[in-house]
Amino acid sequence: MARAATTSDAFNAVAEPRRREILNYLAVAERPVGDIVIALRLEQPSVSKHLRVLRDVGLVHMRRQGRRKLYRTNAEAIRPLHEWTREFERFWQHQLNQVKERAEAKMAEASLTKDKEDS
Amino acid sequence: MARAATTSDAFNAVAEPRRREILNYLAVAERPVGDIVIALRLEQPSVSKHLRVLRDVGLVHMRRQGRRKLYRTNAEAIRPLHEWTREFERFWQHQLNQVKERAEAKMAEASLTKDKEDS
DNA sequence: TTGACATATTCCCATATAGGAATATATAGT
DNA sequence: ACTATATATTCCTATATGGGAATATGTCAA
Repeated sequence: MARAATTSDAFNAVAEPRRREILNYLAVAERPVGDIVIALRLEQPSVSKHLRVLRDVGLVHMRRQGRRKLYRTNAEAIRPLHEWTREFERFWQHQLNQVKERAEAKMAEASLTKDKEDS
Repeated sequence: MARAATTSDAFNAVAEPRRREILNYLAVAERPVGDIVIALRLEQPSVSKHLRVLRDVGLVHMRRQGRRKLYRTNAEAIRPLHEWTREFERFWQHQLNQVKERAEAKMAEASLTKDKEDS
């Protein structure tokens, strides 16, 4: 089996750095494709293809305006990723505490050693 | 160009559902490979290969214990994903407010219409 | 209709899988 | 040394890219 399609879910879709840039750019306001091309310095077909992937997983919405198409990020679709990563928050806080405690223990030990030397 | 390697960064590594399951499993406590095989019902070579990817991007740590290898999730490496998704939090809250406001406006309108009908 | 503009799709290719099967490596115990 | 256990790697294959170039589609304007 090959790797899952980029359109299989949001996790696969955002694995591509350019798509993350596009999502960042389109989060603030809706923009036509041409603006993305200019702002991110990508080829137009490349942008269209990335937008297609993002649309397929619901990460962006689109509406027509004359001959342009206005895209915007659908932040709601990023929420599942946020929730999944959030599960690990308490663990990295715990890890940081351990690092801190080990550092403090080391300081205390060094201090004791120094006291011995001094005496 | 093909898709970026799964080992290129954490985003690509966690795009694979099985690897996310492994990270969830190894977040609580360190475990030998065999435990993962049993708990997640995967083939042993498959688990080893996924662990290799996760190690390459620093998402798991490993230490030897006799003939076993104990793996654990390095939550700290998931933090960048959390931070990136967090950027969108205010947007989806904003979107939810808009949905709510539209719903409320509709309710108010329906109420007015009903008043007209009643009169 | 014709032309210009905006966006999407198709074709081609090099690359990277993920899974299955088989095999290799490493370590403990006798 | 030999065996059993635990884990990693290699080989194979079908599949899915992402970029570039060329082309197609859709829409406005005169």
